[in-house]
Amino acid sequence: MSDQLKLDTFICFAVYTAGHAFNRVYKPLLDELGLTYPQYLAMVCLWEEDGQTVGGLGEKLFLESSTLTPLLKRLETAGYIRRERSSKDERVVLLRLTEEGKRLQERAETVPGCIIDASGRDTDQLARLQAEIVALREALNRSASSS
Amino acid sequence: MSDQLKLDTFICFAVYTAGHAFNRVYKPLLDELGLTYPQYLAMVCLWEEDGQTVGGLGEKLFLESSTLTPLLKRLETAGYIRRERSSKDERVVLLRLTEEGKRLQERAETVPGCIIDASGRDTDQLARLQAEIVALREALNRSASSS
DNA sequence: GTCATTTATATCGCACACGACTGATTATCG
DNA sequence: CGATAATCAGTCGTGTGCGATATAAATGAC
Repeated sequence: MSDQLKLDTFICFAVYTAGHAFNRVYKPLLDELGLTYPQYLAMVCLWEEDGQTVGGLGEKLFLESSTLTPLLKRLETAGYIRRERSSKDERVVLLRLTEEGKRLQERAETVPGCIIDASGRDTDQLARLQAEIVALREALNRSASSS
Repeated sequence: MSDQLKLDTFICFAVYTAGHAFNRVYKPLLDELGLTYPQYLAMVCLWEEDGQTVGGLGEKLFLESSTLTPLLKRLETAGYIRRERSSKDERVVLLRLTEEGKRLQERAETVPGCIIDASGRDTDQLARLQAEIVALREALNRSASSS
């Protein structure tokens, strides 16, 4: 072990701390919208497709219902979504944007640009790095599910 | 917006979900050691340098004392470390590995190899990707601290 | 059609993670 | 030297995250 700390060579640690760093950059931007970072991700997902189920959202965000249910209740309390049981299948809860939730999308439009600026990289570099990280994630998920 | 979900192009989301994926791979390995993933990172840091302060550890892990203090108390309860006030500066708490904590390092030696295997990448690829993610983290941290 | 199984969401307990604040100690400056 | 500021760890409140479990509804086997 040289003078370089071993921890600083762990890719998992780089990913872990980069996640925290993203959070710190997002925080002041999302505070304006009254959202936390995971809540923002859920809203982005619903802006893309309204009327999703809890399970469907969980698959896209890689989150369990035990994480999503309280988060979605907070979004409902905040007035951004409604949660209603499906009449076709009473087990299913459908997530619908309120008018206020839809309006929030416009206020959130400037956020991605701020993040790109903060990254200090151009969109090509980011897209390439993003693809590599996704590929790594997929490999890890395959490994975790097979063991 | 094409058929590709916008969320799936966010690099922050890739990092966020890759972090979760790492956690899932680590979980069964760390369960054997009686550690959580953040506890493991703290132990790695202490194996590299015994006798660090809470603040020093926090700088390396990018964590606040409000996160570390409860985590370190759990490591102390588990018998892996001792927490003792410095006699030179009574404000400071020094973290020292117990004999059991030192022995744990040997049992943890197989962990990094398992993670590399699960990533499906060779060490050169990982080192390159790791460096890119660290550079991104540094850019984000600079941006967050300047604003 | 009834019972067992599966599915979808929710609940609970535990462990992060951070911001705001507190208390104790040390450093600094007039 | 003494008031003030800075530093360090800890506490508290809020919000994730997950595993284990619960509950209700739908499905399947017979």
